[in-house]
Amino acid sequence: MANEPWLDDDEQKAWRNFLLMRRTLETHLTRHLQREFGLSASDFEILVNLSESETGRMRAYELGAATQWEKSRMSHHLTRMEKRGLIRKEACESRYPEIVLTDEGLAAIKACAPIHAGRVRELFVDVLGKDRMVALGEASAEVVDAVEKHERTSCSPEVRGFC
Amino acid sequence: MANEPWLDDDEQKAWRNFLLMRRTLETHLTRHLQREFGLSASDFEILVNLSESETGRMRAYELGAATQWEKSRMSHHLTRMEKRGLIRKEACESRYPEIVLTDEGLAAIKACAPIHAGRVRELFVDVLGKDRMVALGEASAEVVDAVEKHERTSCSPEVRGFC
DNA sequence: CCGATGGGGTTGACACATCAACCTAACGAG
DNA sequence: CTCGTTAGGTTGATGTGTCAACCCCATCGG
Repeated sequence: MANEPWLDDDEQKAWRNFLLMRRTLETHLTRHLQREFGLSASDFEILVNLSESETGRMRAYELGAATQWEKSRMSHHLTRMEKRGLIRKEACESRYPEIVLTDEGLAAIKACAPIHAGRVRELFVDVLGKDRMVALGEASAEVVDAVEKHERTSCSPEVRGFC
Repeated sequence: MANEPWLDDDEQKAWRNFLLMRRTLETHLTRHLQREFGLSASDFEILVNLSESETGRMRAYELGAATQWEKSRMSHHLTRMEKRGLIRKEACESRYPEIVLTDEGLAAIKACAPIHAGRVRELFVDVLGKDRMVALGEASAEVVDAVEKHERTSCSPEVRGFC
């Protein structure tokens, strides 16, 4: 019906393969995480960040910086995770609560992380091989830079309505 | 706290760059689509598929095959899109309704697709350059194959509970 | 001292995705 | 014919993400 070639054939093909790949891969990984360990991808991301910190405790905004989530998403998700016993919000001297990893949360991440990492190695690292993997990492960084530059220039301040 | 190196440094770096890239890129693209045209990424995907068909009408399961969505997601989303006038479900001789692109839906996709494609070109195609883009497309296909093979072997039939 | 500003965080409403359960018609084997 | 099975589709409950509005306190210019 709409027969304009919005991208040319090579571009189409690469772009759509990329989209399909990331969806296939992420669907696969998160489904396993969910079924085997009852953790969503979001849960996993928070637990990874907390478990990699020295003390297992971080402020919400640190987690926000690490994950790039919006603060409201963070707030919602942390309250859900607290309800499930994976983390705890703990008051401390500085006005804002600290997010601390509970024993249960630590056990969960320790149980699932090696298995998850194994899948990433099998389906991503090993399939690409070292060279292509490194190249993809660098290319990814360039794309991120381009997006960030584009965001700063084309829609710098408060853009509402359209850009 | 948890100090096992689940992936080695190079692997970590490449994998996390990749995750960051795909999130940054997709967040950027979908946010613009939403703000400028009131379309979600899901809306866009359906509209693209319909508009690329000869007649602008497809069965739900064809859309499912094209998008890889679960059927319930498809059903929910199509009813929402119908409510907004982007598509219409039309009874036909074969037991199942056809999904048809409305004039409004066609206008929406024609308006936003070139702009969206321009952003993809600017932030993905041009940043990578032809060679790396083609290579990424091929690598993506390999990853998809690996995941599909893995799905067939390691959790073949109806796997519930765990795998 | 006061009011404006801004950062960190919460909340509510809504859009969306996923899962399980269900409905219906078309089969295919007995 | 009939009874299971399967494919296409719908539904409802629940978990999740996003937006806009708000709260609180710290800070800073006047």
